[in-house]
Amino acid sequence: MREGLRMSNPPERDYRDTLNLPKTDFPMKADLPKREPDRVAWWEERRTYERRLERNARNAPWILHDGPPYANGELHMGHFLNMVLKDIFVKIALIDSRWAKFVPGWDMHGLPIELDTLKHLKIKDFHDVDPIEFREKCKERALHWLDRQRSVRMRMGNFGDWQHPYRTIDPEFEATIVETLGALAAQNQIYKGLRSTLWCIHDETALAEAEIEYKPRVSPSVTVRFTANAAQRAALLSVMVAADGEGRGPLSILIWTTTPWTLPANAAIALRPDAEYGLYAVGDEAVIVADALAEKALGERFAGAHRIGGAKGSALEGLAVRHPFMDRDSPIVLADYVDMETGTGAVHTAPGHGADDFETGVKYNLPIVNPVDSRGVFTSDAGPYAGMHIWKANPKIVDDLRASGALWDDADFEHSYPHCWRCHNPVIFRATAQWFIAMDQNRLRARTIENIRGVQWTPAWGQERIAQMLETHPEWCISRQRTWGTPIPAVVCTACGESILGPEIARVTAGIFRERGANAWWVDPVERFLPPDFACPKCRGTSFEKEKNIVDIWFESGVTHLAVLGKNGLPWPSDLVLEGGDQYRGWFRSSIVTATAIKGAAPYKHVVKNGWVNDESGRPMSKSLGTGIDAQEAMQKWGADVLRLWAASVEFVDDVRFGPHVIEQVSRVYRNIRNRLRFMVSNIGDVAPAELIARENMEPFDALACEQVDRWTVTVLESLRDYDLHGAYLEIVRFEGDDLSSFYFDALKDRLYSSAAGSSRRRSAQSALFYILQRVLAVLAPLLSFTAEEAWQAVPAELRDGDSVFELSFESRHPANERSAALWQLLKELRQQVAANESPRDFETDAGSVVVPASMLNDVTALGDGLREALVVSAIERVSGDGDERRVYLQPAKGAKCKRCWKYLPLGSDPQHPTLCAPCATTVNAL
RNA sequence: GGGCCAUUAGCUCAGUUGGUUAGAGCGCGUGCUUGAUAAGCACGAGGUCCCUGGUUCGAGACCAGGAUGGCCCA
Repeated sequence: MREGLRMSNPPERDYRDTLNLPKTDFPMKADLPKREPDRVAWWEERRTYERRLERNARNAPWILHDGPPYANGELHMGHFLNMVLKDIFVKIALIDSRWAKFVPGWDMHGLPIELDTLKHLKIKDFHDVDPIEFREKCKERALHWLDRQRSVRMRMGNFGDWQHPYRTIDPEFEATIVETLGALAAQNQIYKGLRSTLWCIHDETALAEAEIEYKPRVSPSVTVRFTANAAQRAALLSVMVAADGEGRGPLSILIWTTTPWTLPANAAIALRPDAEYGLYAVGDEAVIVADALAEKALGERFAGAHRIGGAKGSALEGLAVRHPFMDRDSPIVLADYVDMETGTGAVHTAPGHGADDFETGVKYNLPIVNPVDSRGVFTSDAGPYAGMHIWKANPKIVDDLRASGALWDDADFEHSYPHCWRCHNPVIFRATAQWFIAMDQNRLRARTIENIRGVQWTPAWGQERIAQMLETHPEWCISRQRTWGTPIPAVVCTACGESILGPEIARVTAGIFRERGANAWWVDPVERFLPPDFACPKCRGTSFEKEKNIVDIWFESGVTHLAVLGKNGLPWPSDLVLEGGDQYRGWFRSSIVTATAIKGAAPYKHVVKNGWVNDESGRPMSKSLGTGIDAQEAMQKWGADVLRLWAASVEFVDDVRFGPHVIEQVSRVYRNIRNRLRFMVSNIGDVAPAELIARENMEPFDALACEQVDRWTVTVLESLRDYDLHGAYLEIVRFEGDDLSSFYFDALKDRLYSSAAGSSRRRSAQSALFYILQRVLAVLAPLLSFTAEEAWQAVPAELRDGDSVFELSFESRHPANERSAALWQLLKELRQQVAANESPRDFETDAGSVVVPASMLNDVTALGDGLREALVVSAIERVSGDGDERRVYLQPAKGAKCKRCWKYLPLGSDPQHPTLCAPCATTVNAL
């Protein structure tokens, strides 16, 4: 039957091959992990970045100064986010025609690399290695990680001077460090002093606060009697009890500590001046504790206790009790930091073993007892415990206290305790001689805070945050007792023992380092580092020894702005720095302190902080939990561009989440963007440059679309220049979806496909598409660098102005006008009304009407056929109406569907093509 | 324990100075298209705006307290 039917009605001609359907090599499937590495090489070969820099060289520089990542270990997603954001902002400036030279850098010295190297070499103790040999090994190790990280950073698609990064181990850099120390010394800004410092007894070095991590630890918690002798007892009673308290047995102050090993160093008991202390009779003894804590501190025995007297802490100042096992008194002192939350309200004070304690010790002129050596072993100052390791002494001390009757109570106590960030062992406070930056000398702290006010901070609260850091933090300890670093060029007078760190020695040393690197400090005799005729300023001695301290790596990274900026065309200060929030206490701080001291100004104009990368449930990513993801791994799996889009899809200033589900979502957005690029590219493949139509000669609808892109570019650029990447992302997704894909592109298909290939109507559409493509690619290139370049390369070479997408610029030679925006908006609304009609198929709309405000009627009329196109209908019957509204009546779908263009029109005007409308017949006949 | 930050739809996020029925993209559902086709278009269903109080004619927004999570510090 069907066969017979077909015989009698010959098959209708299929006109598909007479249409101009999209054509391109730009694949729908991205295959990013496979394709991207080739593109990295392609950019390198063509020197794409360098060439654009050269082109921009006449314009003002815009410099993002790289905070150096640490050359140790693989880069994780936190690094990825930070580094890609940097790259995006550099590229925005680049396409904005600024001289945006990016010099990447690495932090190469420091304890973590030492430890990694020791592990690598299977060496237990760094004392066993020759320093020069060891330093060579550390250098190899650091360079290994630098190479590795550099290749990953390049794989991200990041632009920069990868062949000439700055490195803190470069002789020039080491010289800068030493020169800076000299300059600070010249200002009297550095001193050597005894300080209670965080000390790692495993690594045998002082640690910066930034090198500490807090972890839970179980410590012995003891409450100890410090008992008064007869005279002391009488004095205490006279203050605390109105009536005579004779005959009531021994009287003690109870102190509480979680570090029994610091008891040999006890020098005082601190009370809070404004707190009320009670004298409690318990059995046949009396004890003093803060009233607020009495119940907690006395425990079970509180029930049977009677309060027989009391006094404010301030009233007890200057009185004393006996140390429980050392042969000395422990005087009562006052301190505001004594809290009423834990313990007894009477704080065991050991100035050699705590920062607060140290301050109190200085204030009351207490002996700074430090009976612990660098390895954590008690010295002879520790009385009965000399020679014991502190952790072993802990239980012994508790046992002894129990035996002597001084122990009131003991228990295990879990608390958060500082640990060394690298070896993960618990650290201690230990008073040692260290070099410090004097924060209050020359008003350095105050001037730094003033400079902070002049910097722009994103988010804004960052300013308060860093100011707080500076206000509340103690002096900056810059010396470390390790090997892998830049030496502090200090010498010790062998005659009088004076430590000397002067500008002259620093100058000589810097000269030597600049030529031969810092190894010279270990190789050369001390005389080489001294200026001629140098004598000890204190005793005029002429014999010296080199000190063995190296400088804190936070100091090294704190002078990157001096080592890198202000030379090679790079201005000082930088326009932008961008790091994670941990750098408020790290690099943001160290940089502005050195800059204030040396230059008197902030080293950056704008500081942007990026958030932490957590996993999909909002928990920190952790290698040990298996939730940590390497940047390299992620790029192999999803491709750099999808991850770059992720960076824009989240609010990077806040903490962000990362994981497979989040990426799956971003991938879909990526595919949308990619397909829209593909649509444009695939429809302009047959245009010759001479056929491009200028804006003023375009179809009005096309010109109108171009104007929207111009306006959109301005909006997006505002966001981008504000570093509001996420805002730009939203704007990109919205515009591409709302204005381009579902409206303009959809409306344009009829003209692109069915009008004659070389007709001016079609060339107009193509010219608009090409213009839009360039504008969109200019905005996308910083973000989706790989995809933007790929799309640009799929455009016929004759059309392209430059070789690379990075030769495009943000243009604004067509200023936007609001009237055009209103017209565009109206068209979109009308289109929506049509699409919402009962018969939603393209061109098929039944008789109906849409409403045009009278005020817009002229604009709409001026569009000519553009109105019909925008509504995607077959024809528009007439325009009429009155008052404020005019109705545009749509053609009833009474014609037949043209076999070629699908519009509903009268068919068969050309007998040769009975199934075609008149325009299509003409077009086909002309082929 | 202290300081700071975050909390709006399943997910990622918008929500100007307090002002109608709280929005978008992705996902989901339904339909269309099969000439952007491992695409495109239309429509739709999803919300105790973390909780509790308070200020106000009116609170997602402002204030206080709390919860959860994060960063930094002790």
